[in-house]
Amino acid sequence: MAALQLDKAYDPKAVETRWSREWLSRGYFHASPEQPGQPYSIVIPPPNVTGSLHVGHALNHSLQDILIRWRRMQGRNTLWLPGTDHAGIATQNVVEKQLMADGLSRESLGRERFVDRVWQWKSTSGNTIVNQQKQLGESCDWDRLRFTMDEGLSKAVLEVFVRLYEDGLIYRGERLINWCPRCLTALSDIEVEHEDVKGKLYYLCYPLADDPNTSLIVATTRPETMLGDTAVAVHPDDPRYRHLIGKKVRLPLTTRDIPIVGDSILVDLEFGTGAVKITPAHDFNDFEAGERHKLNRIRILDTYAKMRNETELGLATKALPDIARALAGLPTQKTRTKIEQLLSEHGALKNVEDHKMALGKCYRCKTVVEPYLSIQWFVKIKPLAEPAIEAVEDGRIRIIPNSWTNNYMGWMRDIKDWCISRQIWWGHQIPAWYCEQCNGGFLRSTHDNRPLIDLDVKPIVAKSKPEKCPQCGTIDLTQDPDVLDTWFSSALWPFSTLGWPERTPELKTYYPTSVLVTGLDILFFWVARMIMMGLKFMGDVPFKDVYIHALVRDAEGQKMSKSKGNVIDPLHVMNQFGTDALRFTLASMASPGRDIKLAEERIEGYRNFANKIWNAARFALMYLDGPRTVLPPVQRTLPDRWILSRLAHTIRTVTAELESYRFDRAATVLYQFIWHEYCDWYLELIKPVLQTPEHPDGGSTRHTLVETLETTMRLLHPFMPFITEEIWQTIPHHGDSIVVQNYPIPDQAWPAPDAEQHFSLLEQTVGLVRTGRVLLNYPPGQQIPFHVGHDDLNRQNQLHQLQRHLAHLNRGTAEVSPPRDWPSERLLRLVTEGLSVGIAVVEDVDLKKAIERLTRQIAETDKELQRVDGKLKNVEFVSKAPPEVIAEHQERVQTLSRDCALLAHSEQQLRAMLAA
RNA sequence: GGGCGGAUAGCUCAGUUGGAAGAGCGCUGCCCUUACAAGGCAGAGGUCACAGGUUCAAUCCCUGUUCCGCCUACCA
Repeated sequence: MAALQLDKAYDPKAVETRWSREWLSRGYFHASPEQPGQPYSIVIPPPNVTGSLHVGHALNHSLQDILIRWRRMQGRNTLWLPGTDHAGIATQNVVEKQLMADGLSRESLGRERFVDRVWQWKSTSGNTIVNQQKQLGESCDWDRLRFTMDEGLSKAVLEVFVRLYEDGLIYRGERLINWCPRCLTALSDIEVEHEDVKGKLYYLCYPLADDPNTSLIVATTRPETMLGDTAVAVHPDDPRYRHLIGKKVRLPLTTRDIPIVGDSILVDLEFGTGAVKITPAHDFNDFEAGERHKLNRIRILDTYAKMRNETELGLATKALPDIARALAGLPTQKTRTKIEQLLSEHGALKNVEDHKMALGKCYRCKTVVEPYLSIQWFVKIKPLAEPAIEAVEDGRIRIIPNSWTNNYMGWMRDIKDWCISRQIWWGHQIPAWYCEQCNGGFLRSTHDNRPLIDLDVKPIVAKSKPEKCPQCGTIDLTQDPDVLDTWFSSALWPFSTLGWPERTPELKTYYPTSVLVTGLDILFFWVARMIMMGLKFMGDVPFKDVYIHALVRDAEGQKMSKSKGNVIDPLHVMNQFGTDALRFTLASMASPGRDIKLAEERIEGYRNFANKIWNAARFALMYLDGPRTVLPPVQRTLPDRWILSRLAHTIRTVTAELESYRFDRAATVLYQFIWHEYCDWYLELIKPVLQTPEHPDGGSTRHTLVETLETTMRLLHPFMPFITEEIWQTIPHHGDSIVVQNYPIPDQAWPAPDAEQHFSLLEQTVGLVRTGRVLLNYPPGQQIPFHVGHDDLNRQNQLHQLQRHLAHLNRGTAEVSPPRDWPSERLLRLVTEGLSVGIAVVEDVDLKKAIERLTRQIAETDKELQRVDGKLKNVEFVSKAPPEVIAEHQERVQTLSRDCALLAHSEQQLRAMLAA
């Protein structure tokens, strides 16, 4: 028997392993430009090559897979292009940690060997995430797996760099940049995370040079940088200080006098004392103020953000000898404490207050970043940003949900030049060379021996190393030691992965891609830059839609992190509850604009859903022996017509929701349909037919059963690929795999409003009888006689037609007759909206519950009646509300009052019985 | 400081041409009824954050307030 083919409970593991292998071996996911169908393409946001799948990936990838599987079934020429990112700083940090465990360092290895070591690590751990993705059922074209440091992609990077340089959009400059003193590299502005912290505001006394008894009080949050001060600013309109502009103050702890300048940009009259110290080498605002007033920049910190050595410090700042000695080599926090003490001893510390401030931290290692003066490479971004703004403005790119468009616009309009050089080793080395010969030799950095190349040294920018210096002809050229920001290569991802700069058929077919699915956190890092680069180098947007999904948090709404120990491991839950359950959970929770608080119970709930589906299929298989005959829908039974109508509705809704990226609503609709319509009602309704041998409706019912189940499996497949494939293969079907079947479209003959209306009467009636059964404490298995009737003659007739279904679903015998003809004795009557049911009351039944229920319902009905009637008595309402609303209210009053009367009558009878 | 989002059942969340408040989980009661106890049936549980306004009518539109998130920012 067919039924024996399926176990009683669904066991996902075996099924998933089998199908994920099978799909791959059959090449269903392989894309080719020659394939028919309108192209539909997605490039995956490349995860870190050495990473492993976390629940954020699971969400991101599940949504993309739903879209891809759906479009594939719709007959589109689909490509889902997978890949991984070299993740410069992050990966380098990981490998450095490994080295440290072995007592090594990257410096001790040297650049070449270190980079080899990273490649080695990539080759051992690089497949982890890819294998996990396959386990999740991701239908990527794995033959096209790309890596940002592949030969082809690296070629694209060089091409882009050189062209941007030639267009004057890449330049080298000396600027204050964000520096991570732990990673020892520059960061771009957005690689700095801001965190609010409780800091202190220090009030320092700077005595006037020509009048030491008078002091200017400056307020600062960073007293430890005071040795680097080169001026004090006041507001030019400030009557308190106006007269001091042009004079000098003696910088405490030093022998240096610094000028008082007037600066209306830097100084806020309201804040602090209205006087600000200016430290151009260690603060972004001060840097700009320094430019305005042509001030010196005195660097007091080294690359580790420690105070420089005694000699340097003394020379640069003219600090008193014992001061320089006391501070040399101290890290920031210790410097602050120490300098607070020293200032205090010198009578230069006026006051300290608590103060809330924002602290910048490295997004990779959370170390406090320092503004740091250095020579870096930058992308001049405005000329690239403008077309990228237009593309969103004029709708060539749609951001979904739309609410993020403003964020994007705001950021793009206010964008600053992008610092793209990183002082690390893992990444695309900058294709710029310098002639040491022409420039009189380069100094080398102490910690990693990198050449220090002054700003006036002219770089030779080319895709490959120039054979010789065009000036002096030497072949001994030095390549810029820096590598490019990881996000530089990511920015090219939508076209570099398709073969650019070659003009490949893939580019022609699949670019622009259809949609980019990503989290909000990389909107600026990645999405904005892809748009800029796509427009610049492809002359077209990289994608038409950007769908931004939520962040996955834990059940308490906390961000998941290893240190908090609240991480939900997708592989663990896939193992525990099944991959389909996880995928469905994530889809169902992907509401726009709200973060996902993921709890395991939720996943368990959808595991149960999978089991429900499994058992529905078992049920179907159990009763499928026998002929199946195809009748036009109108000739089929009420349950068949009803379920087809509901199925048509579900197909329409799911498709529409997917079109608008409402995965949550699509999932809910599927869940409701399958569980509460298909299983709860349809399968129950057809049991009598299936269980009666030679039933006249048997053939058609069996056909409808298969037809609806098979269609439902296809409809659900993008969400739950494994279980649907397994079931689909087991039930009658045509074709090799559900993966390549057509996505359902509703048959025009399916919608049947009359059947739906008929059914809702059935549902209402069954509900009422069941309520009565519970009120009278009749066990579910006990057969009971009951009456049903309706005020409305039409409905009364429909009840007649429903008699068999009513009897079956209520486990009893149904007598359909007008309520007034029913016996008045020993009968519990329940009434709602004109529908009455009556259930015989046997001798020893406790009537209290039933009476309570009636009393309560009467009260509720009466309250509602008063409310609606009140509205109708309101002259304004009657004169101003639309007629159909008024008619509805009037009808409702009638129904409610009739119900009320009948209920009251029933209550009376029961009370009489109780008394007797 | 600016901007955005949220506040609906015990919990997590849906809910648009304004016109009788929904789901899942949890809870209560009765049932191992031959697809499924990972289940069935029935139920309890909401002045839709607060205060105003518009309207015949507001969870929904407008204004303000409070609380919570996020993004962003140079207030030392």
